[in-house]
Amino acid sequence: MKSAVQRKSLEANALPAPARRREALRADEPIFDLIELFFFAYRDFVGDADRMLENYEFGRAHHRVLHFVNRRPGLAIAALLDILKITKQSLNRVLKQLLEAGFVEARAGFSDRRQRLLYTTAKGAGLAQELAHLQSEHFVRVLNELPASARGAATDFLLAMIDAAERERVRVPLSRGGARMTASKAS
Amino acid sequence: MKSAVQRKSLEANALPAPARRREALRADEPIFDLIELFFFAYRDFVGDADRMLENYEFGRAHHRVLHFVNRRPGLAIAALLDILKITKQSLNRVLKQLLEAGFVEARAGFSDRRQRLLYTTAKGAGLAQELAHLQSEHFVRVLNELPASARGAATDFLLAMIDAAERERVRVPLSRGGARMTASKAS
DNA sequence: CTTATACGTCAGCTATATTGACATATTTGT
DNA sequence: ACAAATATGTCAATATAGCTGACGTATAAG
Repeated sequence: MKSAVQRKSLEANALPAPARRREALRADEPIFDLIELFFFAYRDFVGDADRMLENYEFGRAHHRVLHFVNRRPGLAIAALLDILKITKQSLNRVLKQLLEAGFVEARAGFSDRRQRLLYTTAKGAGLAQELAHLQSEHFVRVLNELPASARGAATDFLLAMIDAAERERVRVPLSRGGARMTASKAS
Repeated sequence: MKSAVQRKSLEANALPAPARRREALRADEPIFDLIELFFFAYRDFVGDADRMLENYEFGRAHHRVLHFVNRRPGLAIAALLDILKITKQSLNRVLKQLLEAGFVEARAGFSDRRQRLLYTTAKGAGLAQELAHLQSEHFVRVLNELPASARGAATDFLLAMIDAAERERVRVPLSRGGARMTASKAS
């Protein structure tokens, strides 16, 4: 079924191995397959969550906020803006809704009380978890139909696709990450 | 650098090989790394083109239309809608602008004159090419910092991420695909 | 000759983002 | 103590990209 397409790509890949040193790839001819696959893959990937979010009257923007707040408890507004790369006015609309609906809560920073550190509530964490689970299932389905090396390869590929300057920030400040955000400016 | 993330994923992946039959991966714990990497990677990938499009006063929507029309000369409206998964009203706004600005042109179908078959003009093809080249350079940069197998792996991964029902359609009707209506000129 | 199809268009609505200006609380530097 | 910088909130206007619904027109097909 899908093997046709897959086979094609695999063949294309199996080019004269030695010819590929460091000048392996030139951009003389556009890499249309990857361009289009990336578009379709992303669209279908976010589609899953989009459909679930409709039940809560939330959109993709809410999802992103909820996700990152959940992953980085104690995240400050400025840090969130920096991750999302949107303006505070844009953020405020969706954040306000999440706060009012009780999915996220804000506490004043301890060392700097101007800050509003964000945390998911139990309810918010639940939804974030549901969404992450849904998207994880998508990945699991995908990875299970690919060789075992696929996960590492996908991780490496996606990481390399991220602007070099951003890759640092991507490495999630797990657990107590956000709290020390106070010093974010300092570093 | 990236090894932290990478190592983690590779280890997780290196589970008792035999245990990975069909139950290889469970979704008990969300695959946060891939979820976030995919988000950031897509954002940075489309960012390149977005910046170039500003010079033409076009947005991402114009890009998509231009791209697919360029790739599938002779594409009919209905087929384009099916690819983009938007409504005709949404399409019409951007398509009209592309037509008026002379980047795309429409000719009546020969066998069915109700259809408007879309083609890029020389100007449109030029811009499409520029954009594709820009995005290809992104991929080339990425693939050149990864092992040779990365391209095949990325292709397979992205293809698998696409909804199964869609994968067929994705296999680009290259060259004479839907456009073998080359006769369009003739008749 | 009626119905179905391919497409265009008007009108109004929503979600997500933008810029610019201004307000308020708090921290910091002198 | 005070001025300036900072973190955040908010009001207003605007743009883009999508949506639904309703209706019109040309062409194809039964």
